[in-house]
Amino acid sequence: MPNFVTMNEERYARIIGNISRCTAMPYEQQQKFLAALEVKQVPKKTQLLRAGEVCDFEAYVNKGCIRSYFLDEHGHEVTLQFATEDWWVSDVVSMAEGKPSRIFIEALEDSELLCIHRDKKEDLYRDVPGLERVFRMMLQRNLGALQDRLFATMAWPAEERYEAFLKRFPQLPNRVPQHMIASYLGITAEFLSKLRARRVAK
Amino acid sequence: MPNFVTMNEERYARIIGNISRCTAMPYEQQQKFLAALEVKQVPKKTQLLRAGEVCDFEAYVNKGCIRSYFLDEHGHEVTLQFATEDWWVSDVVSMAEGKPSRIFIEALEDSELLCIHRDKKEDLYRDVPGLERVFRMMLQRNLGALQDRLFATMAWPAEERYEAFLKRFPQLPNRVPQHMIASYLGITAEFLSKLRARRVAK
DNA sequence: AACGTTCATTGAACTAGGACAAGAACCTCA
DNA sequence: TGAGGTTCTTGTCCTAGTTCAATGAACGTT
Repeated sequence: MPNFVTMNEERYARIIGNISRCTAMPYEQQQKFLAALEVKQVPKKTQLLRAGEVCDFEAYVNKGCIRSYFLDEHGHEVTLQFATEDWWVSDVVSMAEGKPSRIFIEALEDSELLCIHRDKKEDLYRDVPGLERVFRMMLQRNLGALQDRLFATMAWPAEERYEAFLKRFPQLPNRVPQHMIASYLGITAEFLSKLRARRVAK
Repeated sequence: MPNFVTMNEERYARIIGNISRCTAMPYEQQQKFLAALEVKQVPKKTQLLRAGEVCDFEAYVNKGCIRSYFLDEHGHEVTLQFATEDWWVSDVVSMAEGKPSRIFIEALEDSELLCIHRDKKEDLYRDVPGLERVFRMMLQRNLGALQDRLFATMAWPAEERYEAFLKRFPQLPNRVPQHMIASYLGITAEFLSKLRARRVAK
């Protein structure tokens, strides 16, 4: 399978690898795709999206760590996703349908993103026919992961969810604060702390 | 927008309406799509998919009611979806990647389904270019709904989840047993019964 | 060096929801 | 008609996880 990259090799190598797993793409289509991306350097704590706004981007994380989360009526955070290198982050529904989003997206570290903007997305689908398939497959994987998570949330006790989280994302606890992991697991920061104490005791 | 249907009008009218919301489709493509569908009549209690099997269909519900669910380690059911008229049901990940499924799919009523089979799906994507878009949009909506549900499950108490369920699917309680609704809400059948008693008291 | 801020831990009191058991009200099918 | 499976309810006891403090550690910032 051919895998040409130009336009600053090291910056685009990762994302080309990422989309090539879905479909082979001729050179000039690849270039059109890369040309549509905006490289964005964002410092830690940047808010990329706030609830109520329409999401106007899909961002591929080249470097750094991004988090998306909801806010419940008591102001408590529910973390939806941690996106590190090679992940995509966005509110796809808001982006696709132009509806106001319910989620927040923020940088947990200084990050480098490759962004597709809302107003270029339809043109891209037209000019790069393979892209429709790429995004369909991304959505499929996403859906599967979310289904597994819903199932775990409903059927497993907190401790097993935490074990599974550590196994699947062993490096994340070094990069993100613990109370955010708690909010990803659907428990309070205090209770996660107690869980951990119990684990060490055993 | 043209909206031609042949091949037995009343049977295919609904599904054409369903996919036409995503993309306009020339007549001969529409016919290719309809020709690929298998009409399937299934009696109540038919198991369409069991965990461990690879899902080989995507089914559009023309009439009836289908349920998909997981089984946890204690043998308790967790309902993922109720699909009534005009909904799609499948395990898209298993279907797309050929992996064994973790979900069960069964008919709750005598139902009429329009099925796309796994071995015809790739051909369809090639012969009916608009279809990639249709399924991408279906996945998007699906993902949005699942996100909302995960959020509700994590952030709302059972009673509010039940209220929201009744508001969104007012007709379902007449069609499906209550303990399945409980397993959709992530609570026990007993507790749902107590919730209802409490509601009536007020 | 000193400051506010964010983070993690621990404990005590509390509650939403589960497990179990028993009975009542049903369908359904012979 | 009756028998046996579902389905729904109600009560009692129990536990996983929350809430609300209070305390310290770690950190950025000036």
